[in-house]
Amino acid sequence: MRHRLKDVAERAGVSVKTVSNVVNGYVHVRPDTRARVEEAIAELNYRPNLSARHLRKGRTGVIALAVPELDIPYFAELARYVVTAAAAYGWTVLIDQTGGRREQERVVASGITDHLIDGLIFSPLALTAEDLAGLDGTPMVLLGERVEHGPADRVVIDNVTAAREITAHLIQLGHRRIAAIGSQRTDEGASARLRLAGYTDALRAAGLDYDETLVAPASAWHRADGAAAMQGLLTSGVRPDAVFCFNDTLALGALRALHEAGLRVPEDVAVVGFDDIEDGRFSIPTLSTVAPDKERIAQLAVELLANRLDGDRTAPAKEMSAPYRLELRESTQTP
Amino acid sequence: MRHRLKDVAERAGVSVKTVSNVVNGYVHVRPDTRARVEEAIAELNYRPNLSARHLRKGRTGVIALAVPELDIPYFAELARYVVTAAAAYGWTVLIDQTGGRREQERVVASGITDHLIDGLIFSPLALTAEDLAGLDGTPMVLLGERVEHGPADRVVIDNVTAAREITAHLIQLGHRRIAAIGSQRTDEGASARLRLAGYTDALRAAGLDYDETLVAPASAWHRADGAAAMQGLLTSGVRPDAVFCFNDTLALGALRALHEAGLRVPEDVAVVGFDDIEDGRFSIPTLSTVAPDKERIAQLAVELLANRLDGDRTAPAKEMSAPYRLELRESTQTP
DNA sequence: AACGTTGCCTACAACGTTGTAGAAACGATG
DNA sequence: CATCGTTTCTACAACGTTGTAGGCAACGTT
Repeated sequence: MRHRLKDVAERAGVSVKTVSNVVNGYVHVRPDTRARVEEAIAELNYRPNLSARHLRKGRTGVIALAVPELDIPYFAELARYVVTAAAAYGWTVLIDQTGGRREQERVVASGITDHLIDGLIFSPLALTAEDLAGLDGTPMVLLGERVEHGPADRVVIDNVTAAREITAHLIQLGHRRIAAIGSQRTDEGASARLRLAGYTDALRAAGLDYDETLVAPASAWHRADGAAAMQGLLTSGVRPDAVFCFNDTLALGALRALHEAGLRVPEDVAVVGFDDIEDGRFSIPTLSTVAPDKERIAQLAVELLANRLDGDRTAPAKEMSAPYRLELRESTQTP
Repeated sequence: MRHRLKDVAERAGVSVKTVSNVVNGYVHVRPDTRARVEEAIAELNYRPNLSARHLRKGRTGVIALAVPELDIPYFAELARYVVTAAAAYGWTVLIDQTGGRREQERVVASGITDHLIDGLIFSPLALTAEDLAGLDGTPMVLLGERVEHGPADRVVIDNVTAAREITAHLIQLGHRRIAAIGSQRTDEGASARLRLAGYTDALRAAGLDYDETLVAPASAWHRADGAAAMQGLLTSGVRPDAVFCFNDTLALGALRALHEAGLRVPEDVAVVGFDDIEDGRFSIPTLSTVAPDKERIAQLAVELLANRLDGDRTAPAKEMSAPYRLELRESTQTP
């Protein structure tokens, strides 16, 4: 039922290689020969066998995207843009979930890597630079700040500045007791560390004291963690007049907890998040947030990978920065 | 840098095939030979070339999941479960976005299919049974009701009954003017048609009139469409006391529109959705909804695919039904 | 007329793997 | 000791593709 070059060749009365040449757009084929071959291809509904092609050429046309979890809206939205950007290069995207677990991330970084894909776009949570050292060959682009000091190309946004700006926005609105939700002690919290740094920068610049009781940790950054952290802050008696959540799902959880506590947003407590996920544009109230340009992040990642594939694989790692902007919505409005 | 069976064989002093036998767990290999080979494999950090293996065996160990959009929470959550379920079979999942466009869906159904993947789990929006007829070979499992009359295995939930039950819940709470958001005229709206049927069933069973002005169409089922449809209902002067949205994102948009119109949920208008996405568990108010068992759907789909791969490919198409339950939350509570 | 150039095409080998067939070594059996 | 079956291993071919080398016309140039 499935046909090979050989079948097409026999039907068109040419050699196998000539059919291959037609399929690959090689120039020196007489128009009538080309037409005959194309006709045979159409009649047999021939499709190249990608595995065989890859075996021969050393390229699969498939890249992988590895993210912690697909049902975290930020990663889902990012995945969408990566798939779209990759399509422009004729690539298919294979998506892997690591669960943010180091073991699984190592498997992805080394295992999947082999022979099945041309390159990897990787958003690690737990991986260390050592895990990546000594990986043989497959080009990789890292997303985010987890792994530093360039074992591979990387796309980042300026987390510190972005966090400082959104905190400064709260200060400028007159808030003075600004809580932060999402801090992490472990090494894994690279984004948390940078966003916390931006937060303290902004406080310092405004002459406000850093109050440790206002900073709530959150091991994961899901809605439930945000709700729990907010409840914790409220019951512990510290009374913030604003909250900077280190991502949007935390913020949506915090909104929920504030609602349950009978506090109004933004009148009693202002809330900001980070990531600009779709939910935050329709939540009640809508959520002010830092909006990284996810489409650009995806484009840059795919571009870096393309350059690495076609160009010098031993060139020093490049780091590209994607833009962001502040999206100010109801959760920080003073009505 | 990258090694082949041949390299391992030379190092271990055996034939290539013996190494292959060790790698594949063939029984008749002397323990000391096996040990020598395994040592060589470890030393060289050998990994099989999957393309070559596939070329030889006709299997890739990769299945594809094709969904309309990844950043629709329902599909993202589903994708997560599919990836997990597939991992249990040792499969990697390649994810494709079709955008719900028929042309792209046809490409996925016929093109991707060829040689790169062993099977396909497909959630089509626009595809017709004719598009699928005459596809050569690659086993496929369809999700949802879009394509009927079995050209392929299928996993569904009982949309009509589920819709009837959630509507009956609204009626039982005392609501009488129940709107529906998400109807679709085009052929593409198979789910819409079935959910609408459940809705009218429930009305009829309760002796309520079907009022066409209470049924709002929505071409796509995003938050923005739900908000627009709700606004449309409100400004057109029909005053529903409850709304059944055909999915959760529509419902979240409707919640937002009701909020902007100054109406309280559930006091003034009760709202229910369909899908049980994570957002609805933290929205304000939390959303009552039909919760399909997504994990089970994913498992059934992967299982059907596995059976099809190992078993009779010409056996008649099977249809499996996944369970669901009603999740009753704040948006329908009478406080 | 001899020669090089170009256009078009073919034959062959190779990519790395595994199935098949069968050889060699070994122990058990008559 | 001859025979047989089992275990262990090897040589070879094949999966479908493309790169390389080369052949044969047709053409223009010396």
